[in-house]
Amino acid sequence: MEKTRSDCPISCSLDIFGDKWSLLIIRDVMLRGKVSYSEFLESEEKISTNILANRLSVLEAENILRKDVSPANKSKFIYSLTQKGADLLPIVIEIMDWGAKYNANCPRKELGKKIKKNKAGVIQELTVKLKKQVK
Amino acid sequence: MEKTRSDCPISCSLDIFGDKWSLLIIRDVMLRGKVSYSEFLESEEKISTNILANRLSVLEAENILRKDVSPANKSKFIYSLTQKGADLLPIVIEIMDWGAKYNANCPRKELGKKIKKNKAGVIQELTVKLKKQVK
DNA sequence: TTTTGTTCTTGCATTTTGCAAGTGCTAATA
DNA sequence: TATTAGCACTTGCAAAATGCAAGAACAAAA
Repeated sequence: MEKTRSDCPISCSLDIFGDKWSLLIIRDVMLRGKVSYSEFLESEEKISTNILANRLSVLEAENILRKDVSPANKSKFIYSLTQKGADLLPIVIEIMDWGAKYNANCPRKELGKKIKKNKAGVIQELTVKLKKQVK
Repeated sequence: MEKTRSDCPISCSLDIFGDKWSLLIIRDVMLRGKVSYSEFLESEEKISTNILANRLSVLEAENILRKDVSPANKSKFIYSLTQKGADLLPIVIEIMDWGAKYNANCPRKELGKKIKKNKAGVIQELTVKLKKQVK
């Protein structure tokens, strides 16, 4: 049984992904097409192996990520977003937009510029794309 | 000098508020009209005093919150949102909406229902309201 | 002068994180 | 078949962050 701090939806959400790593894993799946443990490890922020294993298990337990054996390679696992995970998209986009707006050292790249121009359009587009991937 | 993990805007944002408490303080200022240390302490999640003091100093240092002496009581401080802090509104609203959608034990109250009906309208409305409070 | 209110600070135990090394399993290679 | 490589972790330990209780510093009120 997990303990929530309160019944506030913000607090409950932060109980799940309120840390420095969970949303980076979600970002990797959602925006960078990463699907496996070893791919997550390669990201520039350099998450350590034990934290990654722990976060993946939490996200899976929370039904945000889904874990399947790779059809191509039986010793490999493939992580994908559930609908609940895909619904984190607006949060991720808003955080990206805020971060790019207020950090001089976070240059907007393609997606960042697109968000600045037409945030709602980007969210709409990616929502459709992610929906197709949800199993 | 603070160290960022990467130049990804999501990562940079999480370096600042990626924890279980910072956004709850922002919520209290943004949506509940709380302005002082003692008011933040009263919230149902029961933040401890040292963590609260630490987070307030970080949020102030990051220019998300502003700290002023209360005009009414010189021994009291008043925290308020800067424009940078007010711009966290969409993130807070999206987190609230996701949390309410996926947690049976997080009943939508007035604001939650309003968000479900017309999220963009709520954000627009509150943006205007917060802008008036920003100093 | 004493009490109350407000905002912290300090000390200490517990928990979480970060780092390096090692383990177990599968698949590919010699 | 034996060996090597890839993948997904687990373990151990030091360091950092958190949680809890107590106390301190200052202003205002009684």
